[in-house]
Amino acid sequence: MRIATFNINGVKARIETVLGWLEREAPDVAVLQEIKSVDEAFPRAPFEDLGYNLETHGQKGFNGVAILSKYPLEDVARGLPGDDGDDQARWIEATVVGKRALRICCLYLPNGNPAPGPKYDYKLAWMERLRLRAAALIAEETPALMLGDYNVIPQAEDAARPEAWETDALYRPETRAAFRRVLNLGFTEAFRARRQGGGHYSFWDYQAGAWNRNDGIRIDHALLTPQAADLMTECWIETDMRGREKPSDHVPVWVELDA
DNA sequence: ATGTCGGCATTGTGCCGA
Repeated sequence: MRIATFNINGVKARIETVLGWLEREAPDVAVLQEIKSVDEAFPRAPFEDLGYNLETHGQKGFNGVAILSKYPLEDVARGLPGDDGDDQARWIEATVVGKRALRICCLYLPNGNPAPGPKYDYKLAWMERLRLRAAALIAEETPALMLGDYNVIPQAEDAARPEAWETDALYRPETRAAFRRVLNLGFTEAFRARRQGGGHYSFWDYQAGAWNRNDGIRIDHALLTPQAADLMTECWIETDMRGREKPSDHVPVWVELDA
């Protein structure tokens, strides 16, 4: 089972890029962020024509998440629990039933800039709600994965120029501590379980020639419960997607499981 | 180097979010 997370930066703007990627790479499961579409306007047909079941949780203009799966999707839940007043579409989860059942959570964690300020407060509050949902997943003692755009640079080695991010909401000490509080519940950060050291990025800004200068950051992550980590055989970043035609500013991150 | 995009409100372009 190969699962990919990909912040596509708009399904309407990226439709050909994403469909070409799905056709070429054929992930069993793909979780998408920033679909920037309401559910009724999501172009379902071309995805279904490629053999994908599809569950979306969108809103107008911004945010929005989706799960695509070649296997049936069961017990779909939309929205991160813990704040009934939060109407931002940043969380969807479902069970994928292949050789065995996997709980798949797709998340688009708030950016939080400028920090400090109300947007940063929202980010930290969202991360505390994430911790509570994550603790419940750990308690279930079953294979579960939380994949997505975390908008968190975990360590200095995850940025080409860490000094440039020191006051940014993606790298502030409080952000990294909140990310560690989730990890420390017992999750495996899939990429770091397979690869050490710097120079591995998942996002390059459209501005200032960031891609050409390899001025990237690693902010798209997959966190696995112990039972999911037991099944993991590989994790990698599909870097070359950033150099293709009409790229997103993010690239896919892949997890392979013996499941 | 505040250097790029996508989407919205809106019909030409400025604003927001990233």
